[in-house]
Amino acid sequence: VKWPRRIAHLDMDAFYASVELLRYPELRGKPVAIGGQSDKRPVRLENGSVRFSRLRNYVGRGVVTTATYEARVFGVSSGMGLMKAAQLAPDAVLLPADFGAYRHYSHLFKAAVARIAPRIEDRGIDEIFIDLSDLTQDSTTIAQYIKQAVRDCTALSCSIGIAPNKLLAKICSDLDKPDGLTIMGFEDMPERVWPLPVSKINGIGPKANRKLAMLGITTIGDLAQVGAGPLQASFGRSYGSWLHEVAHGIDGRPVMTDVEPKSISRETTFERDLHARQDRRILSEVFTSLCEGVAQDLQRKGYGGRTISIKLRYQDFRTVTRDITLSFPTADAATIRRAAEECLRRVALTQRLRLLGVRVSSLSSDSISESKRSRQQEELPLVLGTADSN
DNA sequence: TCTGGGGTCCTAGGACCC
DNA sequence: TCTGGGGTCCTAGGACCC
Repeated sequence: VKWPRRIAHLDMDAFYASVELLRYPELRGKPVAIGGQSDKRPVRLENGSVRFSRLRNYVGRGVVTTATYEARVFGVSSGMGLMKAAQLAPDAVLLPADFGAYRHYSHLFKAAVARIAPRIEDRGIDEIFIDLSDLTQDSTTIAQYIKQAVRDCTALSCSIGIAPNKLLAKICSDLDKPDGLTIMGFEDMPERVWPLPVSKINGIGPKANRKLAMLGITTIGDLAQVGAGPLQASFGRSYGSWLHEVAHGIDGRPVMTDVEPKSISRETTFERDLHARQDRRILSEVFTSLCEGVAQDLQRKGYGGRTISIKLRYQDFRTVTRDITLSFPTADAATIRRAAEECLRRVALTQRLRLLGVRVSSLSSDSISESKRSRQQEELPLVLGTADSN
């Protein structure tokens, strides 16, 4: 049997929280939120019991990364400030994120899927697209097979959507959660997709959502009734015609296996806003460790980058970026630090800082020899000197 | 009780080149 | 001697996603 394009979207259910429940089964059925500083793991005592911290005791700037379905009942959702979540569900257990553990389970579930359907596109730690077009079995069989394989090797559940393209597959996987399976064709659009709010479309965020609402467009069906012309008039040629297409379920993007990263970055939000002069020493140390972190990540992944950027967020949440492009790729912490410092000189440092970040982009696979790299390091002051005089 | 950290993609202007 | 058009690179900002 030759199937038309068949794409699956697989989404792990409340992934971080579910991984934590494997470690702390006594929390099953209780409201739990993941977020906050990652150095405060609860410890299991001699007698086997664990002292968990509660959301009500949290002080700081963290956000909820994931909440169990029991916590979501209280209105707790991901991206929400932990202080606000504490208002809604003060007795919920708060666990710090443990990305090492989540990455481990991420590898496990992706490997399990790959044994069944190898054409996988990574969409972060807990999601993938799978191209099923070359498989012979029917969609239900494949999906049940994949869900069982994921459960067998991780003891975790996932939700799967299968549709003729990525856009619809992604919408589908969200329709029946947790542990769901939804299979859909274009013919199901009017009944199943058009009643949904436009925000369910990947690519329509808060800004576009608000603007559409002002035009009286709230559901995907509303959007489908508007012509391409008016949408382009309101949203510009490109985004306008895209809106028109997605409302009709049109999406030709291929499933991309083997995607090279475009940038590697580190950033940190301070516990309190820092001042460039008064907190100079702390800032300088943080700045250096961000550069070292980025350099480490670049080296570990085998990349060098030519463009070094910094990101600053001020007390009032305004964000600015500055970047500089070198004539050669680097993965060296000191080189990155010098270039980043050069960028720092181009921003105002009167207001207190809330966040500092360092990014390296224009990446290339790093095949440069050690000797060549050190020679290039010596070139740097010259390159920066040229940039500075401009 | 404001708003993490890691990313991608798009737009837009100016420089510079042919 | 006032006036092209296309292409690429660099920089800055913003929307959006997980």
